Amino acid sequence: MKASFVLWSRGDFDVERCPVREILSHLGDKWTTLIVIALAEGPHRFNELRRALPDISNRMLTQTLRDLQRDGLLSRQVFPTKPPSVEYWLTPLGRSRLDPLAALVTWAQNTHADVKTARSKFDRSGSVIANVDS
Amino acid sequence: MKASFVLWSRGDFDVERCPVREILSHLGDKWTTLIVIALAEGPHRFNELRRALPDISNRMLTQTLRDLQRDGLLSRQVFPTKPPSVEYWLTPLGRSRLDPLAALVTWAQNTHADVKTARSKFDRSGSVIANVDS
DNA sequence: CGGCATCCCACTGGATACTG
DNA sequence: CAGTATCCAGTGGGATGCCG
Repeated sequence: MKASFVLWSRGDFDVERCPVREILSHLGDKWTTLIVIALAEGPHRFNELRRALPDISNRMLTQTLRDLQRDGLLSRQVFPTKPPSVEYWLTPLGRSRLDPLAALVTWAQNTHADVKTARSKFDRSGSVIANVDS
Repeated sequence: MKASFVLWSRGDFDVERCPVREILSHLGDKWTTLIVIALAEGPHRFNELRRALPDISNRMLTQTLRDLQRDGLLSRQVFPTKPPSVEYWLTPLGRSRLDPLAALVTWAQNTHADVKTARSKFDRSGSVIANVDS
């Protein structure tokens, strides 16, 4: 199968408003995707997410959640209990991102071994750049 | 359909050697994915790629290409002509990444409008943070 | 508990100039 | 043509502390 990509380099192209770059920059956000996946199983509260992502900072969790909400991928609801609690969950739009994401994750897991092999082979053969004593 | 993700937060987990984070960090590389897509149609030479990606810097193209080669996603061959020419093309492994990628790109294009709508709605309603004069 | 504000450092990656 | 080397700015994002 040959997936045809009509992106840039196909005549008309504006670097800025390119949906593909848009999405790629978000995927590269380091946290965006992980949060979406974390919410795949169901709604979660702020601190639940924080525990799910052991090494995320407070700042980044807040910010990424707001960005995702802004893009309509997740919803947020505040329960005025004491102390207050807030729930986040994926919207239909957000859930629709799970499938392509799952494909990618699956690919990553399937090919992980191959990549590791290729990598060590590459390192052993060519680049003897390291190990130069001073 | 419920794509089950067994990633972190599932008992055993080492933040570092997590294949998913691996791949995500590469996707976020800003150039990696674009280069892979650019090579989808077939082999390309260094400067051809540079023209295909209008705003990539010399440095980044070189570096990203080497990383991709290192991971076994693409091959490189030098033709000792004068002046020399070098060709890059996807390996089977590299081509195998195209399918999940295509799914994601398709998703991005399909939902782009929705996201834009959600975004402007979000901006209009809540955050009246801007427009504060001094 | 669920944030927001501030500070600050590390790294990403762009520009430029030089080589085989 | 196909890179490499160096320099440097911008910013992503961590740590910390405060507030409703």
